Amino acid sequence: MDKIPSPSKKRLVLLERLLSEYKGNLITSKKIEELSSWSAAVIRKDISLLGVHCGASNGYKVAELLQAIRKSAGLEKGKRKCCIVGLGRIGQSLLGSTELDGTDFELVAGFDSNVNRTEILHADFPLHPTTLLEKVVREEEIKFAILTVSASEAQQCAAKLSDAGIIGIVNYTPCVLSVPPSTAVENVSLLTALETLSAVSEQV
Amino acid sequence: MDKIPSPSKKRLVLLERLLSEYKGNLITSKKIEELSSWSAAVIRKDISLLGVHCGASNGYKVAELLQAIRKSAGLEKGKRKCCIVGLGRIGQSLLGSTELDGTDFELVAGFDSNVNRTEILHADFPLHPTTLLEKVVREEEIKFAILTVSASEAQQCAAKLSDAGIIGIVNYTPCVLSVPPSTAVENVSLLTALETLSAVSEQV
DNA sequence: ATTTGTGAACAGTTTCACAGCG
DNA sequence: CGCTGTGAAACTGTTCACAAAT
Repeated sequence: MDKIPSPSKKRLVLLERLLSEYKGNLITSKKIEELSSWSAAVIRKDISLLGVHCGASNGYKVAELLQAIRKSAGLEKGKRKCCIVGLGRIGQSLLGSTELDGTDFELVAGFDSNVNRTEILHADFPLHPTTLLEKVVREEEIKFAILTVSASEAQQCAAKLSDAGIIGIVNYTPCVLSVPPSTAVENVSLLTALETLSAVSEQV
Repeated sequence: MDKIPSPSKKRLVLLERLLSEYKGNLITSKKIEELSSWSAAVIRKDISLLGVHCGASNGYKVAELLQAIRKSAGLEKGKRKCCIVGLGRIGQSLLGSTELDGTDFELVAGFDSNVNRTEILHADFPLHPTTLLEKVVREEEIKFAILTVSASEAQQCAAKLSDAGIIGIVNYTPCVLSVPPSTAVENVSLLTALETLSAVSEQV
């Protein structure tokens, strides 16, 4: 609960997803091993770090385990506000996405430096010119940003976002972002992902 | 070159991107620290693992460094074939994407279990029903897959892909995939990314 | 003088092995 | 008796500090 290592946190978040789709009241670490690519040992250790004791000789109680992970991951604190920065091809496709429906994350604003776009496009939340980014993020206390601008604007936007109090950036650009430690970045660009796969699977 | 730890490999791949946009013949580890979020020490260590000596008292020779990383990451081995599995909203948006233009990755096939889609949609490469997945992947020796199917099909497709010889999956679904160690997975789903950010930035 | 390159110390993670519990 | 839960061991990765290089 207090000081869980970051690799464990990441796995626990994925475990939450896995469990939320699992049909059954009980699950063993062995069964989780089968459904994921983690070892039973790592799973037991991760769960033990939560500090709850929801396991027994027949496995973990799924409901209690889910509850514990959600609490530890800071889900369950109500909706978490997100914004989209950059309304090009990828950004537009996210405007209409239902991927966050029913989750703890909520899109509350979109930004683009091209005022045409912010005026023409429509979404369930307001679209602003990028000049208002810092103001809106601060006022609305938005904590997460989805960065879908062009490579040339990426670093500059990332800096603005950190300054405005954003704690997490989902980076759809293939750029390496330089941000202070108070801001976390997840790189999800297709090209970055493919290159990473290529590098780690090189069996030289 | 031989046995580079995987975190170093991932950073080197990102460094390659950073350097390829850098204007200048020389760059110091201090400068890279500024442009990224890594320490100068970690950067020097990563580079030293490449086994080349392209640095001097005034910094690294950018061109030589780029060359060395590309070689080590297995880029430079000619085009790497990729396929898209799932032609729903995300898959379709990738069909028209220019993100891989000019890179070492090349889309050579698309798959969907809905034959309507494979017939109606158009791309610069052939679209097949998912029943042909294993056959086409094997024959064309496709090594990377972009998984954009629905959550309910994800695990089943991932298993087929591993069987067919795929070594890397870019996973756009929020599912945890169970694959053998011969297949690497990069999770790039928006929801997974946001949950990960939420978990790691919890300052409990 | 400044920066690389690197062994060695340190820190963080994973694995192991088994005591304890239902 | 099988499975969790967990210290301790083994391993992996990062930081440090300084010798070598130009």
